[in-house]
Order: sequence, then C-alpha cells, then structure tokens
Amino acid sequence: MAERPKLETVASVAGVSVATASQVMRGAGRISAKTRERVLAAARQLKYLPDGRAAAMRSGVNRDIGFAIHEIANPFNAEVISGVSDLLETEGYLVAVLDSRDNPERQRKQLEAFIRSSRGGLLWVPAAHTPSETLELLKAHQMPTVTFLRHLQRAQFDHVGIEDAEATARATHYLADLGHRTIAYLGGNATFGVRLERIAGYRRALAERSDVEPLIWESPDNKRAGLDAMLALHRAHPDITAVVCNGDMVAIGASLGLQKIGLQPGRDVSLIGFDDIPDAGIAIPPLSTMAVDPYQLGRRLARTLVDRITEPDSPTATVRVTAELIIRETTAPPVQFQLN
Amino acid sequence: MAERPKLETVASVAGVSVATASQVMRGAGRISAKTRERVLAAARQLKYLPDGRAAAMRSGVNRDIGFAIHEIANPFNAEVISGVSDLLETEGYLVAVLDSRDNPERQRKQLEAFIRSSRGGLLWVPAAHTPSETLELLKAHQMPTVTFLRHLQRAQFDHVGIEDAEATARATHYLADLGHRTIAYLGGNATFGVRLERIAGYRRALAERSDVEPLIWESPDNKRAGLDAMLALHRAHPDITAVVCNGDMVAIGASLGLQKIGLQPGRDVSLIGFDDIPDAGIAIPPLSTMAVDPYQLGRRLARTLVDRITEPDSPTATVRVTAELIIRETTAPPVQFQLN
DNA sequence: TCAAATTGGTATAACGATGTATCAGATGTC
DNA sequence: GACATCTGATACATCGTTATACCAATTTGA
Repeated sequence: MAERPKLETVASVAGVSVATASQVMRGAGRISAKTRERVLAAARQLKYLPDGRAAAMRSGVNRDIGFAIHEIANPFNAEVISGVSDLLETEGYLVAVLDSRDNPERQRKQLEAFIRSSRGGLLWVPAAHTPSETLELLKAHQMPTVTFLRHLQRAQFDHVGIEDAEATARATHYLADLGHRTIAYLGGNATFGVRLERIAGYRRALAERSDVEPLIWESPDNKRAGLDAMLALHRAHPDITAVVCNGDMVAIGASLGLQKIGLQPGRDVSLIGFDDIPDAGIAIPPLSTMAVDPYQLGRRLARTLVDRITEPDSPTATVRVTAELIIRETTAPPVQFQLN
Repeated sequence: MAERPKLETVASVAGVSVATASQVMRGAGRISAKTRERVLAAARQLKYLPDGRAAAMRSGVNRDIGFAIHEIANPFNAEVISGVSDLLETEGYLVAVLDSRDNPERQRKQLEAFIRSSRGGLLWVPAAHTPSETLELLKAHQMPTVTFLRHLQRAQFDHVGIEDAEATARATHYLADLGHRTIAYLGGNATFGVRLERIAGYRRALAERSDVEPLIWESPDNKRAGLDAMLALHRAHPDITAVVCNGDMVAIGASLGLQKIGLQPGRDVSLIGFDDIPDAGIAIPPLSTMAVDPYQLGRRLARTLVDRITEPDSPTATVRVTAELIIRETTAPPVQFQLN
C-alpha cells in the first residue's frame, strides 16, 4: 500500500514545483489554466487531501471546532448538536463532540488534549464545579470560546443560553394561577448551573404570591432518577399537588413514578417540564413544558462562535432566548377545585 | 494578553535550549534533576501545553481518535460512547464524536475533514448507502479504522458488532413458542446495515417453523415514527398478535401507539425490542428486549482500535457479541391461549 | 526599440515541535 | 598522566504545508 499522498507527490506527478501545486490547491496566486488542470488531475488521481496540521501550523487558520458538553445522551442536547453541526459544516468547519459527563476532572483532561491539538474554537457547557484553572487554561491559550447554558460569571466568555429564571417563574405562576398552593421544585444535580437560575425564578414567583412556600427536592437529570425522586418526594410530602421540574427527563420520570403508585399526572398532581424533548409530546400523558427550539439554539450558538473567531477583538456578549409555555395534559387545576 | 506559550518561551524562561526543554517535557534523554525542575517550573508558570500538531507531524504519533456515528441521539449509542471514551481516555487518547445523521454526503465531508486534520484512528458506523469512494478514501490515507454495528463486507476493516441474526431469530422463536402465529417485523430505516441481518434472523426463525408467514414493516428508528408505524401496521393487519422490533425506540413507540388505540401491550399484542436502552426498563409496561451491554461493547470497540493502531500489520478481525433475552411485561401468550 | 509592466512559475524561510548527532567538560581506569 | 567513558546539554535537520520574495519570459506602451 502506497504511503499517504503529500503535496510533493502531487507536484512531481504534475511536473511542477510544490509551491505551484500549493497555489493551485488553495486557489491562490496566478497559475495558468492548463497547469492548474494538470495539478488538479494529479491530486484527484492520488486522492490527495492536504495535511491540515501542517497547513494550520503554517497559516494559523484552523477550522476544527470542539463542542464540549456535560451530557451527550440528553435528546435536547442531541438536537442542539444537530443545529451546531449544520451551521458550522456549511461554513466549512468540522465539529467534534466531547462528553465530559459532568465530571470536572475528565473535562480538564479533555480540554487539555483539545488545546494540545490546537483546534480553532470551543463551544462549552462547563461541567459542574469547574475549577478556575480550567478557565485560565482556555484563556492562556487564547481559545475562542462560547459557553452554553451554564453561565460562568467569573469569566469573560461569550455566552448563549436560555432565560431560565424568567421561564421558570412563568411556569410557576401558571400553576399557582390554576389554584395550586403546594408547588414543589424537582430535579437538578447540584448547586450549579441552570438549576440555580431556574430555582431563583421559582422562588421569585412564589415570593410574588405570599401564600405558597418553596419546597426544593434534588434529583439527577434522567428518567430513572426522576421516578425515584418523585416517589421519595411524595412520601415525604403527600400534600403536594404540583411540581415544577428542572427538565423533561425528570418530569417524565416523575410522571411514571406517579402512575406507579396509582396517581394520575394532570389530575392528582400537576407536572411541568423544561426543554420540550421529543418524548414530551408522545409521553402518556403528554407533558406540559417550557419549550425552546434546541436546533435553532444550536445554530445561534454556532453563529456566536463564528463571529468570535472572525472578530477576535469584539467585546464579549451574552445571548439569552426566551422559552415558550406549552400546555399539554399534565397540568390542571388541583382536585379540590375540580370538585367544585 | 500574551501569545500562546511555546516551547521556545519555556526554554528561555528556564534558561536552557529548546532541545533541552523538549527532552524534559517528554521525559526523554538525560537531563540533570535541577535543570529538569527549572524547566518544569517554567512550563507550569506559563501553563505551557505542547502543540500536538507540531509534535504529531514530527514524531508521527497521534492520539486523536474520531468516532463517526450515524445517530448521536440514540441512548444506546450514548452509552457506547461512554465506554469508548473511558477506555481510550485512560490510554491517553482524545475521542471526538462526529454525527453523520445517516447522511452519506455529510459523512463524506466529515471524514474528509477528519483525514485532513490527520487524526490517529477512526471508529465508524457507516451511514446508510455509504459509497465505495468513502471506503477508498480511508484506505488511501491509511486511516486505522474499526467499523461498528454495520458490517461492510466489501472492505477489509476490523469490525465489532452484535450477533444480530442469531439474536433476532431467538426473539422470534420465543414469541412463536408462546403460541403466536402472526408475528410481524417492525422498524429499520432502509435496506441497509443491521436491519438486514436482523430480518434475516427473523426470516430464518419463521422458516424453521412453517406455520408463520413473514410480514415486514419499515419505520425510522425513533419513538414518534414507531408509534405511527404501529398504527399503520395495525390498521393494515389487525390480526397481528406479536411484533419483533428493530430497536427499543421503535418498540416503545409501538407500545405507545397500541395504548393510544386502546390495546394493551403484552396482552393484546406482544412486543419485543432490541438494545435494552434505559427507557426500556421503566416504560409502561416495561419492555421485553434483546439486551447487549452498550458500555462494554464500547470498551471492546475501543480496545480493537487500540490493537490495530499498536499492531498495524496484524490480520483484520471481526468480533460479534451475543445478545441476551430479557423478558419483561410486553410479551405473553396470545389472547386465545390465555382464555383456555 | 527599449524600458516598464505583466504573467507564470520557483526557491526558500517559516510554523513548533522531535530526535539524532555532536560536543565540552567531568570522572574513571590502570 | 594519558586515554577511555560517562554526563548533561546543544545545534540542526526534519515533518508537510503556506506565504513571500524573486526571477525569467512575455507583453505592453510611447
């Protein structure tokens, strides 16, 4: 098997110098039509593709983008990835996804390796409890970076996210307006990231109507954990009639949990999720939720990074998109109201 | 803001030559303890990380691995990615995921960009209808490659997959043994990949017992599509009492579809899935399925690639793991048997 | 018709690391 | 004390591109 073809091979096959071949390959300089054709033919024949490392090293441009995320399995994130890839790929970038699984140590190793290979830019959902050194690492290596979803106050990075607090407040008000007076908040891994903002919104909404006390219950962001957490929450506080969930995965788990103990979501207990993942609409019963279009969000995110790469000296900016309340069948007035 | 630190900077801060600094950084050569310490201190202080491009170009070793997959959103695949990353990251590699979304054109662009950036190896679930040129591209550039799940007969690549035909035959026999005589096969995108092998297993099982006719119904591999396809299938063939599904996503969709029209999965119609994704166990009712541990499968896959990279001249090999039948609540004897 | 401008191509120095050859000085051996 | 050996560091060529400076041949202009 032949060695991997290089520019030198192409040049010698075409009978020109490497310099000429290089100019033809990237459409620069002034080369006559027939030499150009000879070079292109040689390249085609050898299946030549330029070595991006060498090119990037010399020219300083790099079209390799990383998307470092905390959780690749989440279907909302999967849709975001689609949006990001679509935009960046049409702009000529290659997107590679790194899954930190929300582990800051794993994240550190991944980002170090990422920097070593000198990629062109980073989209980043920081893992829970990301230490400052990791931020400084990115800064020190001048990596064009846009954070996503989880905003790092302490760092000067561009940011794209969701109006979490405002949306959660809206969801909470909606439940209270239906007549609920014991509204719990369920889900979220840790004292980190979007959960903080969503809980702030939840608290703010409750504070605005003095007759409901906040009640917050933690749970990892997946269905299994949501199911278990709902059971535990209900055991501890059987009087709860409504639950604001940190995400749809938890909400669907909670829905399954309620059904397991003979309660009907949307009648005995109201549930509201966040994200509007594909499962939300086909769940039984269909889940009420705060919807953000993850595909468009991904495009927005990618666009922000491209702008940063194109104009490295522009001031950093923060973009926050609003969520829309989607009412399906897990939200209804509490039972005592329905009896009236 | 300072420029990105390079070896030269480290060397000058430490008061040594670049050559010395290089040797210290990679623990080669013979360097005295105190110079070593000086260099390391300088590197630490500057947050120096070597430029992997330059290193790889010169030394020829590259610890960047790509995982090109057809569908990142599928939770089975997400678990595979975890297994792959865990193994490769402890071996010092960086894993980047590329999502072709089963589009051969997108895949071609991604793999071209991947080759350009000269990564060290590729794990690959070929997109549906992958043209031969894509294979030849990888061959021409001598990319160490292991295919996953979808076996390419025509190419000499290592392969890791599942005993699809055998497992599906086992599932089909199980349903027939329960007494079912109208057993459909549901799901699969196209005339491509694992679907072919699974259907072959289904057909073989039915052929071994002459009293059941094959009935095959296509559907994309997601819940929404599975739901719709189940409705259409039932409308066309209301007498069906059992369905072998191409995957759990379709099976769960089918389950939801049946419930939507008032049928009870596991009583009126038996369903059996494939993959044992997390949702399968907590679905209502819990789904019977063919289980393969995706995490371990991912590790196996990664190990195969490492072996290929380490020993480029060893003969190519194919690994196929067997699936285990998990009986939950969507499989039971058909109703007429239950009445007896 | 001779200088000036244009065309089409090449030689060569980077980019940031690595690895080998080399070398000066310290140590050891008999 | 002469010669071999070892130690610790350095110079330099190299990896595969790109960008610039340059040059010879051709065309243009007055």
